[in-house]
Amino acid sequence: LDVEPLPVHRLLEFTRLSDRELRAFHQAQSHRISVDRKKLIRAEGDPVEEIYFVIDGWAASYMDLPNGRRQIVKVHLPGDMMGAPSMALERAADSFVALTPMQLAVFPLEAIASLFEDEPRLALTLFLCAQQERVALMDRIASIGRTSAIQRVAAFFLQLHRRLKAIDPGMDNSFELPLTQIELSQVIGLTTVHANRTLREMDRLGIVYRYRSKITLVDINALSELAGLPERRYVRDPAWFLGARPDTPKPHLVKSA
Amino acid sequence: LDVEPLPVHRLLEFTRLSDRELRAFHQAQSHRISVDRKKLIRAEGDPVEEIYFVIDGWAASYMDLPNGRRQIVKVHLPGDMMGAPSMALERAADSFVALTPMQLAVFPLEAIASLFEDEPRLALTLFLCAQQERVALMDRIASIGRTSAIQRVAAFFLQLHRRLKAIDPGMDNSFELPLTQIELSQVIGLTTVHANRTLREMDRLGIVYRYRSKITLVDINALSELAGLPERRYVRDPAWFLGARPDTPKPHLVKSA
DNA sequence: CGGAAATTTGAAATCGCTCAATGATAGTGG
DNA sequence: CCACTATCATTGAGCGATTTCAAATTTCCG
Repeated sequence: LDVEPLPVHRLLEFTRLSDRELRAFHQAQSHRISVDRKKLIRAEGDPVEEIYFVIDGWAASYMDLPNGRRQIVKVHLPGDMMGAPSMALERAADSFVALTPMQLAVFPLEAIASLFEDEPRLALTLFLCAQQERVALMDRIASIGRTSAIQRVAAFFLQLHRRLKAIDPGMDNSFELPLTQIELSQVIGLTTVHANRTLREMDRLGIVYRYRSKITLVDINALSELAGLPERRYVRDPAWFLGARPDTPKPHLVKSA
Repeated sequence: LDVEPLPVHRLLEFTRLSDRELRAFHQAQSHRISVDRKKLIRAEGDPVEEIYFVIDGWAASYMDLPNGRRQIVKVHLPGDMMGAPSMALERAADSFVALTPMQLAVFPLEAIASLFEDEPRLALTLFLCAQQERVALMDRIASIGRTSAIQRVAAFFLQLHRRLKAIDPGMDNSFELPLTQIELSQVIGLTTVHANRTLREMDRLGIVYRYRSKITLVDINALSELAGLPERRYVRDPAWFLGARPDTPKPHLVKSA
């Protein structure tokens, strides 16, 4: 049915999951969908029946305000769970648009709920992922609320770079950014015009280089200095995490032990 | 040991929990602490070993930036879980300060993890609470990123009012706000001076009335109009939620059925 | 190639910030 | 209970960052 496994690196960040747990996660997906660039995946206000796992491609989650302005709340990359916040809501809080062609796995809410009954360690992992996302949102609030335009851009680029490196550790200091400056400005809470001026300023200072949609972080140190981001070390097998259950080891593994 | 029950109204927002589930939650707390006003409960960078449940009083969660500015990330009220985002971290992302004298229940992380093993419906409820908080953070990002000073203040007051009313439905349109204007400005991402001017402007417009630390929302309609907040209806017993287990009904309840 | 969308630039207006000072309030110790 | 002091609220004036409006350019996409 689904040959291609899901990119679950984020689920394995906190602890190792057993084959059974990973299988349970895979079996929770109901189907997969491909989405064209610029296509709306879900709109604000839609009833919430499922969440999405990003297999491939980028998406933006955004909210439109009554004053006509738009805030992009998160940029989703492969390995991200998308849409979970609205699980608590009758109607979705945010819309999703594909920034590139995408491949998504769809998880019905019942399936997620079942995981809480059957796979407590997986449930706890999902819980920690949600907390991790809260930290990211808190950092963004601090960035938008208390830093200048250039600092926000620096922070955004650095964090993207960090996340992309978590996906592909072999990555260098440049990456394709499938966001227009309009969208970038909606991420960092500035006008398009000012986002543009800020980017040009960064060009001029020689800390980023842009060509087409490719961003090169020329001077990562200067960028880090500017952004002033705290480092966030995630827990790894903390003492309090639920222990792996010894159950049903595979015969051939027992033999080789 | 603990006579006084915890104000769990937020846990019961999504579904009814059984006596057993509630008891399990109560038993997960290790002890209680009282905190004086202005006292630091936990500092950014501290190792994370426990989370807190607010029984009584207000607290602020904030992050200090390298540029010396401070962002208040959340104002905690009775019934809120405090500190959960940092569960995913080696070291706490935010600090907590008591805005009033407080009463807290302390939950060791092991105890929370155990709940995931023993009480899946409770675990799912905690998961939904985390998602609910994510929505709140997303709304704040939109507010700070895309609205004017006066709109931010209006949104902040309205949401506080909403939350206080959830605690005490009999409340009228006024409440004690134990925040200085300095702190208010740190919530909404403005300077103290500008926060003050904005408040005075709202006075002048006759939409809020202030006396000492008491805030009266004189014209809630005008305020709502200004803030332009989306309404957020939380799910209630959605079809996908884990069903209550029929187990161990109390004898006397069976009799009366 | 043509049209639409995105980027870039300029000029002027505004909102919010900084600096600085004054007045008001509340908490503290006597 | 009062005086004292630190903190908080308020105000003014000037500045600066960001916005707004408008108009080129350039790039992207069909």
